[in-house]
Amino acid sequence: MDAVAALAALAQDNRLDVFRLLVQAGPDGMAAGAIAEALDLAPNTLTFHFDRLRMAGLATVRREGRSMIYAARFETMNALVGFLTENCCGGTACAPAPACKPARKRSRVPA
Amino acid sequence: MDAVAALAALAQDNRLDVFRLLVQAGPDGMAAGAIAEALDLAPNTLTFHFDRLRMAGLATVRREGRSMIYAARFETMNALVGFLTENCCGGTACAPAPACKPARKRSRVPA
DNA sequence: TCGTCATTTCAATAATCGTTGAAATATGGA
DNA sequence: TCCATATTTCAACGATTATTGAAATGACGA
Repeated sequence: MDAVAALAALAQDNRLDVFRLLVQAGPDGMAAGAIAEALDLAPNTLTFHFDRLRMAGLATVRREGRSMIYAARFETMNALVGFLTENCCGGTACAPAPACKPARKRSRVPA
Repeated sequence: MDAVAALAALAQDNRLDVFRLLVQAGPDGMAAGAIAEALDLAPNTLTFHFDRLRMAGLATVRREGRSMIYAARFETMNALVGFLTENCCGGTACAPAPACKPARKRSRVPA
């Protein structure tokens, strides 16, 4: 993982919003059009931001009919948080890195 | 804390290196000149990067004699990691955010 | 006061960024 | 096949970025 690339990908308002939406959408992802509508962004602008997220390893695409479905890559985000956690504590993690998983529909919430 | 500003501040090779060095240096900080030498960066370039880190709340300065001593602001880094942890897990933290503290000279390491 | 060390300020530059509008491409349905 | 939908590609633009060199500022010691 390239930490600087991942940080740069998230260091922009619209792109951070897009990624947050993707995280909320979970592993099934979300159609480009739906994201464009949710965030009120022009589709071509969105393509530009998707490219950045993908190049940083933070998102994937697949085609589904006419739609392009984008999904968050949680493992990359996980690695990024791990990197930052290690580097914010002087080279030694101050706590085990939290495991970031796709939001699951939890029927049972662990205490 | 402005997450985008903090992300942008760290999303650059030299600046990330500077911040990592500051984290290693701990709360006492490090003189600008020492950082310039350690990372082989021009002093004026460094001033530019320090400004970014400071504006993002990731560093502080104080004068000590002729030297300017820069230090990492751990609380901001902490908040950033917290923000990312929450946002990488679909709005709910998947684990308590790790407390990132200045590297301490630990005489006793907790089990 | 003078010189030197440590750092900042300023102006200039090339490179990258985010957005726009227009045109192209791909898919599915009538 | 023709049309509409969904998204991408492309060229252009102003804005921001990181770096450089030269000059300025501030602090200390002789």
